[in-house]
Amino acid sequence: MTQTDPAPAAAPLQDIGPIENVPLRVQVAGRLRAAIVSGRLRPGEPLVETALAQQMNVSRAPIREAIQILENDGLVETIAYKGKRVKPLTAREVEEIYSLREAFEVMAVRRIIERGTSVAPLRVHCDAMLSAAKADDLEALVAADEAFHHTLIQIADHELLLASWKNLYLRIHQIMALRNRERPKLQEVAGNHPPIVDALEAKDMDRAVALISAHTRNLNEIDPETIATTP
Amino acid sequence: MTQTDPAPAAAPLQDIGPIENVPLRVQVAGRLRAAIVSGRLRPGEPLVETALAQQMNVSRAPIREAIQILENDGLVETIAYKGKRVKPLTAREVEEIYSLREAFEVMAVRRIIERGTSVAPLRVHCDAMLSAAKADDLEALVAADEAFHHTLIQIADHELLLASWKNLYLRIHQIMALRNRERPKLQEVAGNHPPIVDALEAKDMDRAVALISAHTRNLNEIDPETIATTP
DNA sequence: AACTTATGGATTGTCGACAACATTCAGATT
DNA sequence: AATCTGAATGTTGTCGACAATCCATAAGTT
Repeated sequence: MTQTDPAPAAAPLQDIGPIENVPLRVQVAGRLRAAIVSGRLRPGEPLVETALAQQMNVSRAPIREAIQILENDGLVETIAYKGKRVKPLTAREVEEIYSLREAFEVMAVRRIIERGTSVAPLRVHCDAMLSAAKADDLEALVAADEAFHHTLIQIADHELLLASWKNLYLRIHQIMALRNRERPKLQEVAGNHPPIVDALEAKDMDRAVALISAHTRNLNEIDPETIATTP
Repeated sequence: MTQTDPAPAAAPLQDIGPIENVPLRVQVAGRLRAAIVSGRLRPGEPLVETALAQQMNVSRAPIREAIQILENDGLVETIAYKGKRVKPLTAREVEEIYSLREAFEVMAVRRIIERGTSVAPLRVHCDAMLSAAKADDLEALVAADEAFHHTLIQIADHELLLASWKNLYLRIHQIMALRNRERPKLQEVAGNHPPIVDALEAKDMDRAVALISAHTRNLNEIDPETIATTP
């Protein structure tokens, strides 16, 4: 037990934090989840346990458990003795996902106003979106947009709501990655958000709810038709 | 394809239905879930895989997968290398569960009115509740109440909402089983529901939303303090 | 030719055993 | 007496192998 082995991570000596022992199933689930929500694993694609086990050089057990995690995320479905596959996305499902998201964000808005929560954290992301729009940086805008909505849910101070929203947003990620989108008008998207914060600050419940509803509903309208699957 | 005149659906031999091959994990999960939501397995109670495997005479694999299912239901939590246990219920969590349920039911009400869905199925359960109240049958009243709300979500025609509501209602079952409730006034509980149906039929959005909110909120108020856990 | 019956391949379902890890408690050392 | 060291225990994590099931294809029979 000598300490002489060369540092495998990178650190010379400082920042010696706790080494994390992440179970394989979590690593596997993370990789698969990333592949699915990024669209690299398309809906309908079969997930074969043995093949994945060989590919990742682990046994089938962690793969099975990882797939089960994704199943609970709603990203994968199992057909007994047939196989598991990335859950196909129907137009109806997309609509349901966005409409539930709308309900979540409305609920957050109501709580924020009712409880008098400070909305200062939202301003930061508004600014980030505006400058991203100015720089014509779509990626940065999308990131700031997600951060905005994530923060909105967070300051509503409702853990269950936050967990549900995060889970739902996984599939929204997937949908966004799969749809062949026309590049949106960045200025417009960015400009949508400050009025929401204004209404929140003014504690104008009706206006805030109307704005957030319209905003999330807009997103869905861009995206009418079914997303292609590979069965 | 002309032979075999009699419809195979209307089988002459009754009782001979498809034999279902339910995976062990599902059976195990069902049993454990029933034990948890009925309060027989109290919050904080550890779930040891090997012990359960012996008790149910199966190997650890299905037990593991079953517990993972319950984890996704939000009924069980894992502490790494320590064990898994029935998730303790805090007062905050109870409140969050009921408030999310309120949001779900409000969303259902909105959809039902917006889409002009027939609310006739709800009347049946209203009647069942009223007669259960007359007969002073608490159990029947609770069952009819759940059927009412279940139907409310169902006719909203939103599969994702229905699935989320069902999942949430599991924990509501657990909460109801655990709290030492004073026997509610049956007549009052039963009487709360017909006005909701009336408002739905009249397409009076504000009244319907107000009534369903008040109703679900009432339930939570009965139940203020933390539920005892067994750590 | 049409229909029924084997057979093979692929995939998930289940099992028992071993390894890794953290906690606890006994024992030795200062 | 207090503190560190080390083994013992209990739990989850991981593995490889076998069984059960379904599907498609081919063979055999009428």
